[in-house]
This record gives sequence, C-alpha cells and structure tokens, in this order.
Amino acid sequence: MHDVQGTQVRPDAAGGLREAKKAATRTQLTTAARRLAVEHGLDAVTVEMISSAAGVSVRTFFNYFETKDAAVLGPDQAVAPDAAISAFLAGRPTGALLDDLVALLDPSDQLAREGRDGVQQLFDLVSREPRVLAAFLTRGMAHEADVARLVALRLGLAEPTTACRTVAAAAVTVVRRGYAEWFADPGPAAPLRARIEQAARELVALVRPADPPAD
Amino acid sequence: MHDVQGTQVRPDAAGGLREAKKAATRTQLTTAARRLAVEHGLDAVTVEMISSAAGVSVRTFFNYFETKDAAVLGPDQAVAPDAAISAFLAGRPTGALLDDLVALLDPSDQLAREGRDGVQQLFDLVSREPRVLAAFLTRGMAHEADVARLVALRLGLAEPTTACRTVAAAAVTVVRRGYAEWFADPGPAAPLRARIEQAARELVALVRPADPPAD
DNA sequence: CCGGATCCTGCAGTCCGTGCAATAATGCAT
DNA sequence: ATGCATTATTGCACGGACTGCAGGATCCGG
Repeated sequence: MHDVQGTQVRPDAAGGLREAKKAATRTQLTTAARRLAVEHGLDAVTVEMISSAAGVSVRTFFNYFETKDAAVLGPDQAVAPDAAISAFLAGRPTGALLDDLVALLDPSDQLAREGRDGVQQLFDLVSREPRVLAAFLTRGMAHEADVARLVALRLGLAEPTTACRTVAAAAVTVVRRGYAEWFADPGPAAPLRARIEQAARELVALVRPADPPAD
Repeated sequence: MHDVQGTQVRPDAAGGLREAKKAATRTQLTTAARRLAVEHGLDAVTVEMISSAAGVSVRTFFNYFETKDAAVLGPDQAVAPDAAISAFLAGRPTGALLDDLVALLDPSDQLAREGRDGVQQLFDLVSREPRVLAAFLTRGMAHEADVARLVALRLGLAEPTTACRTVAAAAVTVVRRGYAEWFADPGPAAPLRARIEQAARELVALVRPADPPAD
C-alpha cells in the first residue's frame, strides 16, 4: 500500500518512488494547512497540528515549506504550461499582445489540477488572512517578472525592457482582477475566463473611453 | 528638552504633548528599523536592537507596530492628501480618468515628507527583503481599494463597481511601475513623475498599438 | 496639586523557524 | 537478495517574534 493518508502515490514519469512520495506529502501538508486554516483561522492553527494531520514531524514540515504561510499557499507553480508558453512565444493564438497574454495566463488548467474546491478554499484564505494575502501577492510579483521575460522573448529581445515589464504588470493585474470577481461570485453563469476577459475590456475602456462599440 | 533622540517634538495642531511624543517615537522606530535593516539585513536585526536604538522597551515596540516588518514599512499613510482627493472627485485636473488618477497618486509630496533618502532606503529594502516586499504589496492592495472607492464617488456611484476596481488596479499598477523604474535608476534626468507618466504611456500603447503618434 | 486616564515596562509564556547529529528509508550495484 | 551510498525524517536545543497581564510612571484637566 503505497499511499499517504489516502493520497495516491504513483511514480510520475521521471523520478522514482522517492519523488512521488515527496510530492504526496507536500500535497498532504498543503491540504491539511488549508482545511485547518479555514476551519479555525490561521492564527489558531499551529505547525504541529498541520504536521500531525499530514503524518509527519514538525521538523519535516519545515523541510517542505519555509513558513506556515507558504504551506497554505502551496508549492510554486510555473506561470503556464510549456505548450501555452511555446504558443505565446510564436505569436499565437491571436497575434494581439494583450489577448495572447490573457490566453497565456488563463488559469483553467490550474483550476483542473487543484480542483475547484481547493482554489476556492485558497482564495477564501487570501481574502480573510492578511498573511496569506501577502504571500500570494509576493508570488504574483515573481510571476510578473516571468511574464515580462516571456514578453521580451516574444518581441525578440534578450532582456525585458521597461515596456515589457509594464505590459506584464498590466496583464497580471487583469488576470488578478478576473480572479477576484470570480471568487466574489463564482456562479456558473460567468466562468473564470469570462471574468478575466471582462476585466480586460474594462482596462481597454479606461484607455479608449471614446471608442465606438466594435461589434 | 522635549525631544526623543534628536527628533523634534512639538504639539501638532490638535492633540497635546502626548500625541506628539507618540508620533516622534513611531518615527524613531521606523527610522532605526530601516537603518539597521539596510546595514545588517532584516533577519540579523532583532526587535531588541530597534527598540533600544529608539530608546524604548521591546514591549513598547509592539505597542506601536504589530510586527517587525510593519516597523520597517512605517505607519500607514492616506492614499493622497485631502486637497488632491477633492480635486480628483471634482473631475480635475484634466477630466481624463487615467490622467487624473496619475495626478491623484502622484507621490511627490510623500517624497517630500519622508525625504528622498528615506524612500530610497525603503525601496532598497522592498527589493532586497521578501518580507518587506510582502508587507508593501499588502498595503498596496488596501490603497487600491481606497482608490476604487474614490473612482466610484467621482462617477456618482455609492459603491465601487467591477469597472471601478479594475480602473483602480490599473492606476495603482502604473504608479508602482513608475516607482520601480525610478528606484532602479534614480537619475535626476528622469524624475519619479516622468517615470510614472512613461508607464502610463506604455499601458496605453499596449491597448492602442495601432495608434498614430498624438504629438 | 490631585485624581483619572493613558502609556511604558518587565515578566512569563507560546509558537515559529533553524542548525545539528542521529536514525531510518530508499535506490542501486552486485 | 544483500550490502552500501545517498537521501529523507526526526528529536533536540536554541534564539527570536509576539501576546496577555499587572504594576508603576507620566500626562492632562480641574
């Protein structure tokens, strides 16, 4: 029985059983941290509680995450899957920078990976616990820097210029706004992607207020 | 001698000597925290060092700031002076929303209040210490919410709509980008205000790529 | 000058986070 | 399968962050 408290453990592609078990415990820790934090509030949850819920020692907890907040946030993710990055660098899917950035940062696959409940839980904590918000925003800044590099590459530049960074900041801001609105009212009528596109339209409207309706 | 380690103490307008002394010690704590953090790195600086440098006990430190990071960041400031807010709400100075937001958030007066060195010191820490960055970004989110409320008021709305929040996010992002570039190269040739306006132009260029040059 | 309110301070305690060294588990080659 | 090298887990000890509490000092108004 190669499992850790119910979480499937199977050797994923490269890397043996060792890596798979590590990934499983990391997931376990994050899951336990989020559940306990939602239930009791982050301050009332000790690292000892999270660790024992995941079946490891407190010392091991700190081998996986630097801080309690980081465990709630979960392991860092790439800004987008490789396929999406390749497409973006090749000028796809539309050729328009802002639209392609929205497509690049489209988080629907992350939603599928963590599950709708997990993401809802995380955003719940982001909006309720200032420390989780702080960690979340810090990670967002790192993602913004990654996006700036990708924009530079797409434009054939070796290093991101000021404009690349501003464009990246705008794109990340639009996606963040979409997330926030989706979380505030996660009805099925307006899926996450639609919220993000709505935020993009609002940004365009700010800059082109006198624009005639396009369609 | 009503002073605290060289910081002037005079009863500011309303509030007696008590309030003035409190403000003085708060400033002292932030000044000491920043100086020590720049010198030794934030992790190597203990609250005890900061407290004794400011001439108060450790326990008193925590009466002024909730965390060590908060002391480095300094006391919270209003998003803009009252006069600038009134002007913004009245549709000034230009009538164009984005331009007026840039004017509203123009931080030149904060620069004058804290002094160029203090702000440079703070940004130095923001870029070097992840914990200070996290606190800084969290405060930025609060400011963004304030700005969204102001936008709503200017448009005659009681509550900020989705568009108000997106507009506020875009404006705060532009100002943040200007700050970042100014800090990366604080030459006198390109003052802070010019950097912010440059970032605003970059945002416009993202949305209106085919625009003919205006001037 | 005095009473009430407010602030400062020390103390004890909990929890976070880290270096270190011993132990246990794993992967690999034979 | 078995022994060996590598790596993960754990306990321990420690410093530092942060919080109630209670006693004492300071300030403000009369």
